[in-house]
Amino acid sequence: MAKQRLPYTEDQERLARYAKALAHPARIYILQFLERQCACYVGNIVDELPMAQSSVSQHLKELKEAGFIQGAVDPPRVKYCINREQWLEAQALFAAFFGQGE
Amino acid sequence: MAKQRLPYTEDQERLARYAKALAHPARIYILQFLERQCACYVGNIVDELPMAQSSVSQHLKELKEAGFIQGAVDPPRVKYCINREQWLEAQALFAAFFGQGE
DNA sequence: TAACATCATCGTATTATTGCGATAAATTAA
DNA sequence: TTAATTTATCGCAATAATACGATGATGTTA
Repeated sequence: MAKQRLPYTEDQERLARYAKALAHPARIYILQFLERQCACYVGNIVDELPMAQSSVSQHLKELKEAGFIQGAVDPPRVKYCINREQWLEAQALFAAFFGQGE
Repeated sequence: MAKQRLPYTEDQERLARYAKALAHPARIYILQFLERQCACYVGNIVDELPMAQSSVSQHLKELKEAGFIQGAVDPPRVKYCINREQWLEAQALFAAFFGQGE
């Protein structure tokens, strides 16, 4: 039996990680917003979402840790934008995943 | 301010829902396995994964509830396969999402 | 300096996820 | 009928996710 196999492949782990970052509509919204705006401040995002500033900050942190976005301090504000390199990697992983069947 | 806006669009909700179903490497594995095998029994999947039968059953339940797979009783076993229609919908949602930037 | 603006982090509460063993349900085989 | 096989569900424990208000950190403006 294969029970003592190494758990999962690197790609499976990474895909699951990206998927988890996308597993909340607020984070989907933020990423789509950043796609349109190219870059924007935290306050702009807070104004758009139906939740507290601290909650938005938490979602931004998760997107950053997943690699989807990156922040740059622009005192007294923080400007966020898509991390294009990681975005493309995620895109490729999802495309490969969904491309298997067809 | 836009704080009293309807939370999220239908597509954002659905994409987040699909993403959540993909947010665990075991579920990625199961879907890829089903893609290769076309259809198989629960026991075949249990043999492949490093977790208890009850845990695998739980993951199958989540994939089924998300719409990715469907089961058919074939006594005394249950045969699972990809739900092609929903798979294609998820594929389209992810493609549209990642296609926005490029 | 003092007040303000912006954002991150802390502490907390609630709920969801993950995994397990045990058990139930359903069917088949002896 | 009894035993065996297969899968789902239950109950539990541990951990993670979600959201909030309060506070902290940092830099700006008055």
